[in-house]
Amino acid sequence: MPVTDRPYHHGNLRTALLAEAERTVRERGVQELSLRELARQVGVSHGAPRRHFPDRQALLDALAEAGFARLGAELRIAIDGAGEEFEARLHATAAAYVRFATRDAALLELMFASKHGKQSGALHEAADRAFSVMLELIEQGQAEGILDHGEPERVGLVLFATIQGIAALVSSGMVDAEQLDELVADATAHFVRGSHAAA
Amino acid sequence: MPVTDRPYHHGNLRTALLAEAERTVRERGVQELSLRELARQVGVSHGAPRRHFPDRQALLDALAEAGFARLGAELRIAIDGAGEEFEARLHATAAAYVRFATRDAALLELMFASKHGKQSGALHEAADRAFSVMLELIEQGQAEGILDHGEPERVGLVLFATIQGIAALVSSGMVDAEQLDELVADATAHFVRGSHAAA
DNA sequence: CACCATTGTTGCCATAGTCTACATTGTTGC
DNA sequence: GCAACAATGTAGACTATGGCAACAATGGTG
Repeated sequence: MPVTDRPYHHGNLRTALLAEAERTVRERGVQELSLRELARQVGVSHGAPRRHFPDRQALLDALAEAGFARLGAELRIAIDGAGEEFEARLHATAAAYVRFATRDAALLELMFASKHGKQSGALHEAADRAFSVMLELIEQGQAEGILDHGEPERVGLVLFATIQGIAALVSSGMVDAEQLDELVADATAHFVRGSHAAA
Repeated sequence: MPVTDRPYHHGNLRTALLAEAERTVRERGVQELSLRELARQVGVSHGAPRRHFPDRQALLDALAEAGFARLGAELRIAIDGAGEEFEARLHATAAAYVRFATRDAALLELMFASKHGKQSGALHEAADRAFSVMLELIEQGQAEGILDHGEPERVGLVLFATIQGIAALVSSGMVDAEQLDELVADATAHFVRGSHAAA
């Protein structure tokens, strides 16, 4: 037998594939992601990934799900490290989101792709968990009387849309990275002003 | 010679390819767009498109450029048909943008893709022309004292980000089409409130 | 220890994108 | 007119990919 240091069974191929795939997506985009090249990089044959991901889309779905988990974790860290004050928390959360979006633009695009047909159950749950951070934030703002009352989901959508839009503008190159912080500050301030219990 | 009703030269292959490509993108997404299938649908050999688009990305760039032109035209029509009042114009423009975004989600994604390396000159010009509608809108709002003064670009970015974010939310399926109108109305109202010359 | 599910491997096929050589048509200068 | 040349289309080759099926190795379980 050839002197392969690798055993027949990889041990945790699925995890290795996801890690390598995430790296490739970040560095070269989704289009460049190839199942076969992935297999080569990890050191298995081209058919091996099929045991863990029936087809390419299944891998992309798994990547998106993992992306939501990481996004949620980063948002949680940001909000927890921003003290108790609402506006500081709001700004920290928005900044963390945009940071994720610029660092992993291709991954975010994947997460928002509408291609997730079928068993998107797990994916939706992951997304909901990630966005629960924002919902709690909205509820805090309402409790403190800084934000208008109403369904948190409805208020949150406008906020979320704005942040997501900023991320899109930056990662598409329509806005320079230098204007980023300024834009985030503008948008959050704008949001608070527009939400302040009017009337 | 075989009885081909088509002459050797197509006449306007480039236009035909773009039209068919746009249809395919709308109906089946960017991933499904194949140069060879496109050639078959139009009735030319698989090598013919190469004369007009050096590679696949060139076709996508051209699609994006055409998309900006059409988006600009639709925004212009919307704003011109909304009377003179600022808020009506604002709402009409936002609605038109979101309508475009939902009808041609894949095309919009293409337009915002960061892949447009190199000669993106023509593309950027097309984008600027499309967004000039929004800039004029901002300027009107400022002239009428409804919006805060300041660089129109800066104010406009927040508005544009919000609208773009709404479009992303809807076309990703995170927001139902039914909530769409409500969300657009919320967002535009929110924007005006937040921009109203504070202090 | 025999049986079976899991996980990898290898080979095959259809299709895609890209490149090169060649064919046809349109145009332009003489 | 027409000869040279540019523009446009065709045909074939090459490589790579995704997906499938048959087979091999491993690990767990009765």
